[in-house]
Amino acid sequence: MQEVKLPRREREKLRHRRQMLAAALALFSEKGYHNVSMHEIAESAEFAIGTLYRFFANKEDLYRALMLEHAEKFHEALTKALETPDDEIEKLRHYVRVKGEVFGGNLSFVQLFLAESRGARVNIKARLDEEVRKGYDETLERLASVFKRGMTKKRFKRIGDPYALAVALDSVVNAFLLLSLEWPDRYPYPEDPDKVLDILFRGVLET
Amino acid sequence: MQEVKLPRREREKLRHRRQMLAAALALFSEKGYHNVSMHEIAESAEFAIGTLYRFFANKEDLYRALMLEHAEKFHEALTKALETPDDEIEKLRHYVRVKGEVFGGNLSFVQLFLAESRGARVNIKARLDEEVRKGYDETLERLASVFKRGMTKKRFKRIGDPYALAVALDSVVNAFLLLSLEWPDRYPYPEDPDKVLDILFRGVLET
DNA sequence: CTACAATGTGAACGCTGCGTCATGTTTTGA
DNA sequence: TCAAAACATGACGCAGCGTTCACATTGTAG
Repeated sequence: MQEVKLPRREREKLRHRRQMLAAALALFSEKGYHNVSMHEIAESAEFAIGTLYRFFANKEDLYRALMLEHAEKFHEALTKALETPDDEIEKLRHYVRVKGEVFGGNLSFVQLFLAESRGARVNIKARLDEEVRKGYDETLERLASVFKRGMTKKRFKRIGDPYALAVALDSVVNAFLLLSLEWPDRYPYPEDPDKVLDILFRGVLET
Repeated sequence: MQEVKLPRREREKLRHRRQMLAAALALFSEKGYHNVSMHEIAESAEFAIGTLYRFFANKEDLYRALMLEHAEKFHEALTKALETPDDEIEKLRHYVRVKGEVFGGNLSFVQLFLAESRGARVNIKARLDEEVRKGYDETLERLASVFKRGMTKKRFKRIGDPYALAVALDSVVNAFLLLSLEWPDRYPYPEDPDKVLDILFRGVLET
Protein backbone atom coordinates (compact mmCIF):
# COMPACT_ATOMS: atom_id res chain seq x y z
CA MET A 1 0.00 0.00 0.00
CA GLN A 2 3.09 2.26 0.04
CA GLU A 3 3.72 3.90 -3.30
CA VAL A 4 5.37 7.12 -2.24
CA LYS A 5 8.78 6.38 -3.62
CA LEU A 6 8.07 6.69 -7.30
CA PRO A 7 10.02 8.89 -9.71
CA ARG A 8 8.46 12.33 -9.92
CA ARG A 9 7.35 11.74 -13.48
CA GLU A 10 5.57 8.51 -12.73
CA ARG A 11 3.66 10.01 -9.89
CA GLU A 12 2.35 12.72 -12.16
CA LYS A 13 1.39 10.16 -14.70
CA LEU A 14 -0.61 8.30 -12.11
CA ARG A 15 -2.20 11.49 -10.95
CA HIS A 16 -3.24 12.31 -14.50
CA ARG A 17 -4.66 8.85 -14.89
CA ARG A 18 -6.68 9.28 -11.75
CA GLN A 19 -7.96 12.64 -12.92
CA MET A 20 -9.14 11.12 -16.15
CA LEU A 21 -10.83 8.26 -14.36
CA ALA A 22 -12.49 10.69 -11.99
CA ALA A 23 -13.81 12.81 -14.82
CA ALA A 24 -15.05 9.73 -16.59
CA LEU A 25 -16.79 8.45 -13.50
CA ALA A 26 -18.54 11.75 -12.93
CA LEU A 27 -19.77 11.90 -16.50
CA PHE A 28 -20.69 8.24 -16.84
CA SER A 29 -22.63 8.19 -13.61
CA GLU A 30 -24.52 11.29 -14.56
CA LYS A 31 -25.35 10.53 -18.17
CA GLY A 32 -24.72 6.85 -18.73
CA TYR A 33 -21.98 5.13 -20.68
CA HIS A 34 -23.41 5.63 -24.13
CA ASN A 35 -24.25 9.27 -23.67
CA VAL A 36 -20.71 10.33 -22.90
CA SER A 37 -18.09 10.73 -25.62
CA MET A 38 -14.36 10.33 -25.25
CA HIS A 39 -13.97 13.95 -26.32
CA GLU A 40 -16.23 15.00 -23.50
CA ILE A 41 -14.20 13.05 -20.98
CA ALA A 42 -10.94 14.48 -22.28
CA GLU A 43 -12.28 17.99 -22.14
CA SER A 44 -13.70 17.55 -18.67
CA ALA A 45 -10.37 16.18 -17.44
CA GLU A 46 -8.59 19.03 -19.23
CA PHE A 47 -6.51 16.87 -21.52
CA ALA A 48 -6.47 16.36 -25.25
CA ILE A 49 -8.09 13.29 -26.71
CA GLY A 50 -4.77 11.95 -27.84
CA THR A 51 -3.59 12.06 -24.27
CA LEU A 52 -6.63 10.18 -23.10
CA TYR A 53 -5.90 7.49 -25.65
CA ARG A 54 -2.33 7.33 -24.41
CA PHE A 55 -3.68 6.04 -21.12
CA PHE A 56 -6.55 3.89 -22.26
CA ALA A 57 -6.67 1.87 -25.43
CA ASN A 58 -10.30 2.68 -26.07
CA LYS A 59 -13.54 3.63 -24.42
CA GLU A 60 -14.33 0.19 -23.15
CA ASP A 61 -10.86 -0.18 -21.69
CA LEU A 62 -11.34 3.05 -19.78
CA TYR A 63 -14.66 1.85 -18.52
CA ARG A 64 -13.25 -1.46 -17.46
CA ALA A 65 -10.44 0.19 -15.51
CA LEU A 66 -12.98 2.34 -13.73
CA MET A 67 -15.18 -0.55 -12.75
CA LEU A 68 -12.39 -2.88 -11.71
CA GLU A 69 -10.72 -0.39 -9.43
CA HIS A 70 -13.87 0.51 -7.59
CA ALA A 71 -15.20 -3.00 -7.45
CA GLU A 72 -12.00 -4.14 -5.82
CA LYS A 73 -12.42 -1.53 -3.14
CA PHE A 74 -15.92 -2.72 -2.44
CA HIS A 75 -14.94 -6.32 -2.42
CA GLU A 76 -12.11 -5.81 0.02
CA ALA A 77 -14.21 -3.81 2.43
CA LEU A 78 -17.03 -6.34 2.50
CA THR A 79 -14.71 -9.30 2.77
CA LYS A 80 -12.99 -7.72 5.71
CA ALA A 81 -16.33 -6.99 7.31
CA LEU A 82 -17.16 -10.68 7.24
CA GLU A 83 -13.73 -11.75 8.44
CA THR A 84 -13.99 -10.25 11.87
CA PRO A 85 -13.72 -12.96 14.48
CA ASP A 86 -17.06 -12.10 15.97
CA ASP A 87 -19.99 -14.44 16.12
CA GLU A 88 -22.41 -14.80 13.23
CA ILE A 89 -24.88 -12.16 14.29
CA GLU A 90 -22.13 -9.66 14.75
CA LYS A 91 -20.75 -10.48 11.32
CA LEU A 92 -24.07 -9.70 9.72
CA ARG A 93 -24.21 -6.42 11.60
CA HIS A 94 -20.77 -5.55 10.32
CA TYR A 95 -21.79 -6.40 6.82
CA VAL A 96 -24.85 -4.18 6.88
CA ARG A 97 -22.96 -1.29 8.42
CA VAL A 98 -19.90 -1.50 6.19
CA LYS A 99 -21.94 -1.85 3.05
CA GLY A 100 -23.79 1.30 4.00
CA GLU A 101 -20.54 3.16 4.55
CA VAL A 102 -18.81 2.11 1.35
CA PHE A 103 -21.97 2.76 -0.54
CA GLY A 104 -22.34 6.25 0.87
CA GLY A 105 -18.74 7.06 0.10
CA ASN A 106 -18.99 6.09 -3.56
CA LEU A 107 -22.38 7.26 -4.67
CA SER A 108 -21.48 8.04 -8.24
CA PHE A 109 -19.86 4.69 -8.73
CA VAL A 110 -22.86 2.93 -7.29
CA GLN A 111 -25.12 4.86 -9.59
CA LEU A 112 -22.99 3.94 -12.56
CA PHE A 113 -22.85 0.32 -11.56
CA LEU A 114 -26.57 0.04 -11.14
CA ALA A 115 -27.16 1.83 -14.39
CA GLU A 116 -24.88 -0.28 -16.53
CA SER A 117 -24.52 -3.58 -14.78
CA ARG A 118 -27.81 -5.43 -14.90
CA GLY A 119 -28.99 -7.30 -17.90
CA ALA A 120 -27.19 -8.19 -21.06
CA ARG A 121 -25.13 -5.24 -22.09
CA VAL A 122 -23.40 -7.77 -24.23
CA ASN A 123 -20.91 -5.63 -26.09
CA ILE A 124 -19.69 -3.70 -23.17
CA LYS A 125 -18.59 -5.90 -20.37
CA ALA A 126 -19.61 -9.49 -20.90
CA ARG A 127 -16.04 -10.06 -19.94
CA LEU A 128 -15.94 -7.21 -17.47
CA ASP A 129 -19.08 -8.33 -15.79
CA GLU A 130 -17.48 -11.66 -15.27
CA GLU A 131 -14.63 -10.12 -13.32
CA VAL A 132 -16.70 -7.78 -11.22
CA ARG A 133 -19.36 -10.35 -10.80
CA LYS A 134 -16.83 -12.82 -9.50
CA GLY A 135 -16.04 -10.62 -6.53
CA TYR A 136 -19.69 -10.06 -5.86
CA ASP A 137 -20.48 -13.74 -5.98
CA GLU A 138 -17.63 -14.49 -3.67
CA THR A 139 -19.01 -12.03 -1.15
CA LEU A 140 -22.39 -13.69 -1.39
CA GLU A 141 -20.82 -17.08 -0.78
CA ARG A 142 -19.12 -15.79 2.35
CA LEU A 143 -22.40 -14.35 3.53
CA ALA A 144 -24.05 -17.67 2.87
CA SER A 145 -21.45 -19.52 4.92
CA VAL A 146 -22.15 -17.16 7.81
CA PHE A 147 -25.76 -18.24 7.69
CA LYS A 148 -24.71 -21.84 7.41
CA ARG A 149 -22.44 -21.64 10.41
CA GLY A 150 -25.19 -19.95 12.35
CA MET A 151 -27.49 -22.82 11.53
CA THR A 152 -25.14 -25.57 12.58
CA LYS A 153 -24.55 -23.64 15.77
CA LYS A 154 -28.33 -23.56 16.19
CA ARG A 155 -28.36 -19.82 16.35
CA PHE A 156 -30.40 -19.52 13.19
CA LYS A 157 -33.53 -21.32 12.19
CA ARG A 158 -33.26 -23.38 9.03
CA ILE A 159 -35.71 -21.18 7.22
CA GLY A 160 -34.19 -21.74 3.82
CA ASP A 161 -31.07 -22.38 1.82
CA PRO A 162 -28.16 -20.36 3.25
CA TYR A 163 -27.27 -18.94 -0.13
CA ALA A 164 -30.84 -17.91 -0.73
CA LEU A 165 -30.83 -16.20 2.63
CA ALA A 166 -27.63 -14.39 1.73
CA VAL A 167 -29.18 -13.20 -1.48
CA ALA A 168 -32.27 -12.10 0.39
CA LEU A 169 -30.32 -10.14 2.96
CA ASP A 170 -28.16 -8.50 0.38
CA SER A 171 -31.13 -7.52 -1.73
CA VAL A 172 -32.87 -6.00 1.27
CA VAL A 173 -29.75 -4.02 2.08
CA ASN A 174 -29.54 -2.84 -1.51
CA ALA A 175 -33.17 -1.87 -1.53
CA PHE A 176 -32.75 0.19 1.62
CA LEU A 177 -29.68 1.86 0.20
CA LEU A 178 -31.52 2.71 -2.97
CA LEU A 179 -34.43 3.98 -0.98
CA SER A 180 -32.18 6.23 1.04
CA LEU A 181 -30.76 7.52 -2.21
CA GLU A 182 -34.16 8.57 -3.43
CA TRP A 183 -35.60 9.92 -0.21
CA PRO A 184 -32.70 10.64 2.10
CA ASP A 185 -34.98 12.50 4.48
CA ARG A 186 -37.83 10.10 4.85
CA TYR A 187 -35.82 6.88 4.58
CA PRO A 188 -32.21 7.47 5.58
CA TYR A 189 -30.04 4.40 5.73
CA PRO A 190 -30.22 3.46 9.41
CA GLU A 191 -27.22 3.91 11.67
CA ASP A 192 -28.28 0.89 13.62
CA PRO A 193 -27.85 -2.21 11.45
CA ASP A 194 -30.52 -4.00 13.41
CA LYS A 195 -33.08 -1.71 11.87
CA VAL A 196 -32.34 -3.58 8.67
CA LEU A 197 -31.58 -6.96 10.10
CA ASP A 198 -34.69 -7.15 12.20
CA ILE A 199 -36.60 -7.89 9.04
CA LEU A 200 -34.68 -11.12 8.79
CA PHE A 201 -33.57 -11.62 12.35
CA ARG A 202 -36.86 -11.78 14.06
CA GLY A 203 -37.67 -14.57 11.68
CA VAL A 204 -34.40 -16.34 11.37
CA LEU A 205 -33.17 -16.25 14.92
CA GLU A 206 -33.98 -19.27 17.02
CA THR A 207 -36.31 -17.97 19.67
CA MET B 1 -60.91 -6.18 -24.55
CA GLN B 2 -62.78 -7.24 -27.72
CA GLU B 3 -61.14 -5.92 -30.84
CA VAL B 4 -62.07 -8.61 -33.30
CA LYS B 5 -64.32 -6.48 -35.47
CA LEU B 6 -61.72 -4.39 -37.21
CA PRO B 7 -61.48 -4.01 -40.97
CA ARG B 8 -59.13 -6.65 -42.39
CA ARG B 9 -56.55 -4.03 -43.31
CA GLU B 10 -56.39 -2.57 -39.84
CA ARG B 11 -55.89 -5.94 -38.29
CA GLU B 12 -52.92 -6.58 -40.50
CA LYS B 13 -51.50 -3.23 -39.59
CA LEU B 14 -51.76 -4.08 -35.95
CA ARG B 15 -50.19 -7.44 -36.53
CA HIS B 16 -47.27 -5.83 -38.31
CA ARG B 17 -46.90 -3.41 -35.48
CA ARG B 18 -46.79 -6.23 -33.01
CA GLN B 19 -44.21 -8.05 -35.09
CA MET B 20 -41.98 -5.02 -35.06
CA LEU B 21 -42.37 -4.57 -31.35
CA ALA B 22 -41.61 -8.23 -30.80
CA ALA B 23 -38.46 -8.07 -32.88
CA ALA B 24 -37.40 -4.93 -31.06
CA LEU B 25 -38.01 -6.48 -27.68
CA ALA B 26 -35.96 -9.55 -28.54
CA LEU B 27 -33.04 -7.46 -29.75
CA PHE B 28 -33.18 -4.85 -27.02
CA SER B 29 -33.35 -7.39 -24.26
CA GLU B 30 -30.45 -9.30 -25.69
CA LYS B 31 -28.11 -6.46 -26.55
CA GLY B 32 -29.38 -3.36 -24.81
CA TYR B 33 -31.00 -0.26 -26.23
CA HIS B 34 -27.86 1.42 -27.51
CA ASN B 35 -26.43 -1.65 -29.16
CA VAL B 36 -29.37 -2.19 -31.45
CA SER B 37 -29.91 -0.11 -34.58
CA MET B 38 -33.18 0.69 -36.26
CA HIS B 39 -31.89 -1.07 -39.35
CA GLU B 40 -31.31 -4.18 -37.32
CA ILE B 41 -34.83 -4.10 -35.93
CA ALA B 42 -36.34 -3.57 -39.34
CA GLU B 43 -34.37 -6.42 -40.82
CA SER B 44 -35.19 -8.75 -37.97
CA ALA B 45 -38.87 -7.96 -38.34
CA GLU B 46 -38.57 -8.38 -42.11
CA PHE B 47 -39.65 -4.90 -43.02
CA ALA B 48 -37.88 -2.00 -44.63
CA ILE B 49 -36.65 0.83 -42.43
CA GLY B 50 -39.10 3.21 -44.00
CA THR B 51 -41.92 0.95 -42.90
CA LEU B 52 -40.62 0.88 -39.38
CA TYR B 53 -40.62 4.66 -39.35
CA ARG B 54 -44.18 4.66 -40.62
CA PHE B 55 -45.20 3.02 -37.36
CA PHE B 56 -42.90 4.75 -34.91
CA ALA B 57 -41.74 8.32 -35.14
CA ASN B 58 -38.26 7.47 -33.95
CA LYS B 59 -36.24 5.02 -31.94
CA GLU B 60 -37.21 6.40 -28.59
CA ASP B 61 -40.86 6.36 -29.52
CA LEU B 62 -40.58 2.70 -30.41
CA TYR B 63 -38.89 1.99 -27.12
CA ARG B 64 -41.51 3.89 -25.20
CA ALA B 65 -44.33 1.99 -26.85
CA LEU B 66 -42.63 -1.27 -25.93
CA MET B 67 -42.17 -0.35 -22.31
CA LEU B 68 -45.58 1.16 -21.80
CA GLU B 69 -47.46 -1.78 -23.20
CA HIS B 70 -45.67 -4.33 -21.10
CA ALA B 71 -45.55 -2.24 -17.98
CA GLU B 72 -49.29 -1.82 -18.11
CA LYS B 73 -49.73 -5.57 -18.24
CA PHE B 74 -47.55 -6.00 -15.19
CA HIS B 75 -49.23 -3.24 -13.31
CA GLU B 76 -52.70 -4.59 -13.93
CA ALA B 77 -51.80 -8.09 -12.87
CA LEU B 78 -50.18 -7.02 -9.64
CA THR B 79 -52.89 -4.56 -8.77
CA LYS B 80 -55.49 -7.24 -9.25
CA ALA B 81 -53.47 -9.62 -7.11
CA LEU B 82 -53.65 -7.17 -4.23
CA GLU B 83 -57.31 -6.38 -4.76
CA THR B 84 -58.59 -9.82 -3.86
CA PRO B 85 -60.89 -9.60 -0.87
CA ASP B 86 -58.77 -11.97 1.15
CA ASP B 87 -57.04 -11.11 4.35
CA GLU B 88 -53.61 -9.49 4.42
CA ILE B 89 -51.54 -12.65 4.53
CA GLU B 90 -53.44 -14.08 1.62
CA LYS B 91 -52.88 -10.89 -0.34
CA LEU B 92 -49.17 -11.15 0.11
CA ARG B 93 -49.27 -14.74 -1.03
CA HIS B 94 -51.17 -13.69 -4.11
CA TYR B 95 -48.64 -11.00 -4.81
CA VAL B 96 -45.69 -13.33 -4.60
CA ARG B 97 -47.35 -15.94 -6.76
CA VAL B 98 -48.66 -13.59 -9.42
CA LYS B 99 -45.40 -11.72 -9.69
CA GLY B 100 -43.65 -15.00 -10.30
CA GLU B 101 -46.11 -15.90 -13.02
CA VAL B 102 -46.03 -12.62 -14.88
CA PHE B 103 -42.30 -12.56 -14.57
CA GLY B 104 -41.92 -16.03 -15.97
CA GLY B 105 -44.16 -15.22 -18.91
CA ASN B 106 -42.24 -12.13 -19.94
CA LEU B 107 -38.60 -12.93 -19.41
CA SER B 108 -37.19 -10.81 -22.17
CA PHE B 109 -39.16 -7.79 -21.08
CA VAL B 110 -38.00 -8.23 -17.53
CA GLN B 111 -34.44 -8.46 -18.70
CA LEU B 112 -34.82 -5.30 -20.74
CA PHE B 113 -36.51 -3.48 -17.93
CA LEU B 114 -33.83 -4.36 -15.44
CA ALA B 115 -31.14 -3.45 -17.90
CA GLU B 116 -32.43 -0.05 -18.84
CA SER B 117 -34.46 1.15 -15.94
CA ARG B 118 -32.06 1.71 -13.10
CA GLY B 119 -29.84 4.71 -12.79
CA ALA B 120 -29.67 7.89 -14.76
CA ARG B 121 -30.23 7.04 -18.37
CA VAL B 122 -30.92 10.71 -18.71
CA ASN B 123 -31.56 11.09 -22.40
CA ILE B 124 -33.67 8.07 -23.00
CA LYS B 125 -36.60 7.86 -20.73
CA ALA B 126 -36.48 10.52 -18.08
CA ARG B 127 -40.03 10.99 -19.23
CA LEU B 128 -40.68 7.34 -19.89
CA ASP B 129 -39.30 6.30 -16.59
CA GLU B 130 -41.72 8.63 -14.98
CA GLU B 131 -44.66 6.85 -16.56
CA VAL B 132 -43.51 3.32 -15.93
CA ARG B 133 -42.18 4.20 -12.55
CA LYS B 134 -45.51 5.64 -11.59
CA GLY B 135 -47.18 2.28 -11.95
CA TYR B 136 -44.44 0.57 -10.04
CA ASP B 137 -44.60 3.06 -7.20
CA GLU B 138 -48.33 2.70 -7.05
CA THR B 139 -47.97 -1.04 -6.66
CA LEU B 140 -45.51 -0.51 -3.84
CA GLU B 141 -47.92 1.83 -2.13
CA ARG B 142 -50.64 -0.76 -2.30
CA LEU B 143 -48.29 -3.34 -0.88
CA ALA B 144 -47.40 -0.93 1.90
CA SER B 145 -51.01 -0.40 2.77
CA VAL B 146 -51.46 -4.15 3.07
CA PHE B 147 -48.75 -4.15 5.69
CA LYS B 148 -50.32 -1.17 7.38
CA ARG B 149 -53.72 -2.79 7.54
CA GLY B 150 -52.13 -5.91 8.90
CA MET B 151 -50.51 -3.86 11.64
CA THR B 152 -53.62 -2.06 12.73
CA LYS B 153 -55.35 -5.40 12.75
CA LYS B 154 -52.54 -6.64 14.98
CA ARG B 155 -51.70 -9.41 12.59
CA PHE B 156 -48.27 -8.00 11.89
CA LYS B 157 -45.63 -6.80 14.27
CA ARG B 158 -44.64 -3.19 13.85
CA ILE B 159 -41.14 -4.08 12.80
CA GLY B 160 -40.68 -1.07 10.58
CA ASP B 161 -42.30 1.45 8.29
CA PRO B 162 -44.91 -0.26 6.11
CA TYR B 163 -43.49 1.21 2.95
CA ALA B 164 -40.02 0.04 3.88
CA LEU B 165 -41.44 -3.42 4.44
CA ALA B 166 -43.12 -3.33 1.08
CA VAL B 167 -39.84 -2.39 -0.55
CA ALA B 168 -38.08 -5.15 1.34
CA LEU B 169 -40.57 -7.80 0.31
CA ASP B 170 -40.54 -6.71 -3.28
CA SER B 171 -36.78 -6.70 -3.43
CA VAL B 172 -36.61 -10.18 -1.96
CA VAL B 173 -39.10 -11.39 -4.53
CA ASN B 174 -37.07 -9.77 -7.28
CA ALA B 175 -33.88 -11.29 -5.97
CA PHE B 176 -35.41 -14.75 -5.95
CA LEU B 177 -36.74 -14.27 -9.43
CA LEU B 178 -33.36 -13.18 -10.66
CA LEU B 179 -31.78 -16.09 -8.90
CA SER B 180 -34.14 -18.50 -10.56
CA LEU B 181 -33.23 -16.91 -13.85
CA GLU B 182 -29.57 -17.64 -13.36
CA TRP B 183 -29.81 -21.09 -11.82
CA PRO B 184 -33.23 -22.46 -12.69
CA ASP B 185 -32.25 -25.88 -11.47
CA ARG B 186 -30.72 -25.13 -8.13
CA TYR B 187 -32.96 -22.19 -7.21
CA PRO B 188 -36.26 -22.41 -9.06
CA TYR B 189 -38.83 -19.83 -8.12
CA PRO B 190 -40.89 -21.66 -5.51
CA GLU B 191 -44.42 -22.79 -6.26
CA ASP B 192 -45.33 -22.21 -2.67
CA PRO B 193 -45.24 -18.48 -1.96
CA ASP B 194 -44.59 -19.16 1.71
CA LYS B 195 -41.14 -20.34 0.77
CA VAL B 196 -40.46 -16.71 -0.02
CA LEU B 197 -42.65 -15.10 2.55
CA ASP B 198 -41.33 -17.10 5.45
CA ILE B 199 -38.25 -14.93 5.38
CA LEU B 200 -40.42 -12.02 6.35
CA PHE B 201 -43.37 -13.79 7.93
CA ARG B 202 -41.68 -15.60 10.67
CA GLY B 203 -40.41 -12.26 11.82
CA VAL B 204 -43.26 -10.03 11.02
CA LEU B 205 -46.15 -12.17 12.11
CA GLU B 206 -47.36 -11.64 15.63
CA THR B 207 -46.65 -14.88 17.38
C1' DC C 1 -60.83 -1.47 -65.57
C1' DT C 2 -59.35 2.76 -63.50
C1' DA C 3 -58.17 6.11 -60.28
C1' DC C 4 -57.11 6.96 -55.77
C1' DA C 5 -55.60 5.84 -51.11
C1' DA C 6 -52.90 3.24 -48.10
C1' DT C 7 -48.98 0.96 -47.27
C1' DG C 8 -44.23 -0.65 -48.19
C1' DT C 9 -39.40 0.32 -49.87
C1' DG C 10 -34.38 1.32 -49.52
C1' DA C 11 -30.82 4.53 -51.38
C1' DA C 12 -29.12 8.68 -49.76
C1' DC C 13 -27.98 12.24 -46.34
C1' DG C 14 -26.22 14.50 -42.38
C1' DC C 15 -24.24 13.98 -38.15
C1' DT C 16 -21.99 12.16 -34.24
C1' DG C 17 -18.25 9.94 -32.16
C1' DC C 18 -14.29 6.72 -31.98
C1' DG C 19 -9.64 6.32 -32.74
C1' DT C 20 -5.09 7.81 -35.44
C1' DC C 21 -0.94 10.16 -36.26
C1' DA C 22 2.07 13.80 -37.69
C1' DT C 23 3.63 17.48 -35.18
C1' DG C 24 4.81 20.32 -31.17
C1' DT C 25 6.46 20.60 -26.27
C1' DT C 26 8.73 19.16 -22.07
C1' DT C 27 11.90 16.33 -19.46
C1' DT C 28 16.00 13.68 -18.94
C1' DG C 29 20.73 12.47 -18.91
C1' DA C 30 25.27 13.27 -20.44
C1' DT D 1 24.11 22.94 -23.78
C1' DC D 2 22.06 19.63 -26.69
C1' DA D 3 20.17 15.35 -28.45
C1' DA D 4 17.03 11.86 -27.63
C1' DA D 5 13.18 10.07 -25.25
C1' DA D 6 8.80 10.74 -23.24
C1' DC D 7 4.69 12.99 -23.36
C1' DA D 8 0.85 16.09 -25.10
C1' DT D 9 -1.94 17.88 -28.82
C1' DG D 10 -6.09 18.29 -31.91
C1' DA D 11 -7.38 18.21 -36.92
C1' DC D 12 -8.79 14.53 -39.63
C1' DG D 13 -10.47 10.04 -41.51
C1' DC D 14 -13.88 6.93 -41.36
C1' DA D 15 -17.65 3.97 -39.97
C1' DG D 16 -22.17 3.54 -38.28
C1' DC D 17 -26.50 5.24 -37.02
C1' DG D 18 -30.99 7.72 -37.14
C1' DT D 19 -34.01 9.67 -40.16
C1' DT D 20 -36.07 11.25 -44.70
C1' DC D 21 -38.38 11.05 -49.06
C1' DA D 22 -39.32 10.08 -53.80
C1' DC D 23 -40.95 6.09 -55.72
C1' DA D 24 -43.08 1.27 -56.08
C1' DT D 25 -46.56 -1.95 -54.79
C1' DT D 26 -50.81 -3.42 -53.11
C1' DG D 27 -55.60 -2.93 -51.86
C1' DT D 28 -60.19 -0.45 -52.46
C1' DA D 29 -64.17 1.76 -54.32
C1' DG D 30 -66.82 3.35 -58.21
